[in-house]
Amino acid sequence: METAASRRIERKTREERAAEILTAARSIALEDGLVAVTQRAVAARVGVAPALITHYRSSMEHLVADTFGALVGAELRQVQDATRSGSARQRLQGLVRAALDPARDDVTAVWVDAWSLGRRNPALAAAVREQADAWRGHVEAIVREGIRAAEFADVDAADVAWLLIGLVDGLNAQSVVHDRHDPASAEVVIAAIEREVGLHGT
Amino acid sequence: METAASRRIERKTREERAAEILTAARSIALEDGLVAVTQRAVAARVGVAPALITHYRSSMEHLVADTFGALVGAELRQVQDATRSGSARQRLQGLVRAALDPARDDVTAVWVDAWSLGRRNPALAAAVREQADAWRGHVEAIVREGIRAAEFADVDAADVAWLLIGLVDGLNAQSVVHDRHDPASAEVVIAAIEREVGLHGT
DNA sequence: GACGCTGTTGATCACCTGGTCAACAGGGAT
DNA sequence: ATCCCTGTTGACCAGGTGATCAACAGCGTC
Repeated sequence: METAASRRIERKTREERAAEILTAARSIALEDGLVAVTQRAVAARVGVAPALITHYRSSMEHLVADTFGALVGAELRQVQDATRSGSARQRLQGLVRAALDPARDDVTAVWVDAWSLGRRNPALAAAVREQADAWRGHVEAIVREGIRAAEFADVDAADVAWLLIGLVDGLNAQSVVHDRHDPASAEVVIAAIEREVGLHGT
Repeated sequence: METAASRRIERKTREERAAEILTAARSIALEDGLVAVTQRAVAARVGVAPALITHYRSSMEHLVADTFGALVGAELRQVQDATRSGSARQRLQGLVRAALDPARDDVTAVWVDAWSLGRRNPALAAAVREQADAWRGHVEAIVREGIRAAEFADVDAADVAWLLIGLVDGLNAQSVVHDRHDPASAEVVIAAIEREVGLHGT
């Protein structure tokens, strides 16, 4: 007696459900921030009882951390793909423009929430460290290549990467609350970084 | 029949209590972040019934915003005092060192929480904008003076200020979770900013 | 010394959070 | 067709959040 309206309980494999939960958590995080990734919110989006979420991930702390890692990891891979070709200078420019793109606001909000929540969620803090390092490593690799190709001056790649990441994070953080989104801002950052790697002699 | 142990209710003037509440809120924010500034937490620290907090500020949203404003405003004034004398270059150096000082971690945590909470608390968001602008204005004034005194090159003071604030905020945010606190980091930032204002050829 | 203004309280509400656990039920294996 | 493994549920719990309101009680005023 299964009418179309009757709620049929779909029973899925462990892997399917786990993936479904993570996907729901990700979209919630993008829409309302990492703070909104709550047991009940995720359950509601999946269309499932709240208890099931706990059953799969045992701890919300970890689900939040996993959500952050998946989200930011995917973002980094995407930026890496977009800045794969061209000179080191071009790749750096592309990276800065992508990182400061207002379209990325949702991910920025996730970062900001992660910094805040990370102080009370060790698993999340670890994920933040991991992703920050990955980003920094990517920038550092580009700078290093620019130096190797004699495109940049012989600067400290680690320092430049660290400056660039700090700059992008700081400016994005401001934009969450402030929205100063004029497109010129990316160019100002690019000019500063290029000065940093020895392009534009003063 | 008032023994020393009996809890005598101290009745204070409206101004006294208001100040007391704000002070308690500030110290809680410094210790456990802006997220911990809760009706009950503040009431407990003041030694008063939770309802009294609401009675004074009507809305927690505003108390949190006021706490942020008071805290960060005081910090700025303190930094302003510390960087009042000397050449523009020296003042900029002092500002960066003060801003990146690990001893300031507690205030950094407050900033990070404010960015996160600000998305759901309009009053706080306004306070964040206000304080960010004040900081930026201070840096801009120093840069402008350096330009006027022909100490710096004729750069765009607003752009430099914006870069510096972004840099400091971003690096501090990282440090909340990451703690990369090596003292050399401030020097790297200083070098970059000095390059930005036309000191250090190349 | 009694009065009354106003600072203060306790009880209570509605709502949210994460987590636990016995019991239910889909659907593949037999 | 039946069994039973296991995904799934509902009913809870303890704890936290902001907010409201009638009632209480200092303490200055008269």
